[in-house]
Amino acid sequence: MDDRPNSPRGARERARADVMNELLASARDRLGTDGAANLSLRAVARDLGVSSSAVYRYVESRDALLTLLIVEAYDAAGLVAEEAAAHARAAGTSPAQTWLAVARAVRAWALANPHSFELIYGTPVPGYRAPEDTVAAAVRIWAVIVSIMLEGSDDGSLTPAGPDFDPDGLVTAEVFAFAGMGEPGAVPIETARAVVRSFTLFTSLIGGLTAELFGHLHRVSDDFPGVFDAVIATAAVGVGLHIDLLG
Amino acid sequence: MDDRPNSPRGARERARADVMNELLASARDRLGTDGAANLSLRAVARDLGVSSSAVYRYVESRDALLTLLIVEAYDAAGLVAEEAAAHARAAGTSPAQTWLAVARAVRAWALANPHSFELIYGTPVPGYRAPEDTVAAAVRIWAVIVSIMLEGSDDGSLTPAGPDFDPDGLVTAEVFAFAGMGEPGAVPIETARAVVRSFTLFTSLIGGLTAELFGHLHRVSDDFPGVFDAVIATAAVGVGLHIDLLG
DNA sequence: TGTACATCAGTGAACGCGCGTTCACTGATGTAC
DNA sequence: TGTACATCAGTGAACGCGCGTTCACTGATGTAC
Repeated sequence: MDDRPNSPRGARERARADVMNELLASARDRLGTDGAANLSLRAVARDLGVSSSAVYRYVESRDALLTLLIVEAYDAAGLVAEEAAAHARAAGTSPAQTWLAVARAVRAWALANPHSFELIYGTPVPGYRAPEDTVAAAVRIWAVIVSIMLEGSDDGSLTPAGPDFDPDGLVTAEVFAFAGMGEPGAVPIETARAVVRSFTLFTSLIGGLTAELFGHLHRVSDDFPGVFDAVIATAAVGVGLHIDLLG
Repeated sequence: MDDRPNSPRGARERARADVMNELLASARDRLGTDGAANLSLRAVARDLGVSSSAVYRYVESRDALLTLLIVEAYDAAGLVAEEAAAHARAAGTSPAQTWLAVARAVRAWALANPHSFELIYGTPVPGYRAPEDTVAAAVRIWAVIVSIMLEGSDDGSLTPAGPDFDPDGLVTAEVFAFAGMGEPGAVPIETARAVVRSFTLFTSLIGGLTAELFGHLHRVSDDFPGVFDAVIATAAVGVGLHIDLLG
């Protein structure tokens, strides 16, 4: 980036970065009040106390701003998951308890940033097509989940009780490559099943948070943390992770 | 409604109902192209070939139209679930296979009506607050799920392998009343657990469909029906329903 | 069966609003000599 | 250190657009006698 690594950044450069951060912060706030579909550059400009055209110095278009926010959100969720997993592993917990810790951490992030959660896991913004830039960030949380599954597979704590299914063709070769497992044909069938089962963890996490954040548990439960834990732990049984909720 | 039950409906009355249906159909189409957050009365009027003000003869406001569409969508999803359950029971299938049939039916409906699915299970429309009218329709799918759980509980086919959790306070009294089970205190603890476990079924269904429809399995799988079945069946193990995918 | 009146579907203009994006511009900050 | 020039952040007016909702109205359809 900078040819002169030891030189202090120019004041202009720093100011630019500051404004960019304020802009993203305003945009994040706007997401909250107006929703992603109604994110407006003019509203962001007003919040910054700046003319609407000034925003174009920082951002190419409304869609480009959306992309920035989406990448930011994926990265934040992914980071939270990675940190929770690292922390749990450092404490020597089982893969099952590590997964509970990850799920709880992502939930805490989603509750603190509901509109970032919506942006990435809610209804796609109509007319917006996510560019490739978002993939690397979106994939982080998958990596955490798969690593927990493979860890359980390795240490023998993963004891799925079924159902039996044929994993052939359910997962793309791209995923096996991403997980560093080589060609799909060369992967043991139980490992392939473990990868498919990881979808259930992802699904119960997204489904549980969607249900809570989008109001589907309204009138059904008042103890959201308790229900969340029960849902995550119950779904995890199916993949062979036995979470202890009472211990 | 009509004081003269045997009289033919007036032509005006029929015409009105026809236009109302066209209006709702246009609005449903618009959901698809513009998204719920951008649903526009003017666009619907244009599609109908009518002036924008004419729509107000049929619908009080934009939000009222949204409410109609939401109730319609909940009812459609609920009906599909009810019919699938009834059909499976008539054929004498186990609760586990009944649940698979219900989940598949709801998936088929969601794929055929993705924007109705988004409307009810995606990001809530910003600024819109659902009135009480939607509750009765929203509850139908829950009723189906709970009935399957209780059926499995009764016929002994429900064999949850854990995790243990304390169901106290996780479910509101309203739900027990709704399920015809009386006061929460009077419900056996295993029944209470079964109700909590039903959340996992709901969650895996919504999460699985969200993942598929909102593109989170893009690049991860090409065989969506296969992954869906695996996810539903794997999560169901956790509640004690053993779905046979290979039979 | 015919007529007078009430009902109601639909029109078109208007209100005040917000949007994304472009463009020629001003004036401050940085850079090269 | 001073000066001339280049860079760039930010302005404000303008473009063409779409929105929800109201209102006074026209004209067709239905109802009562």
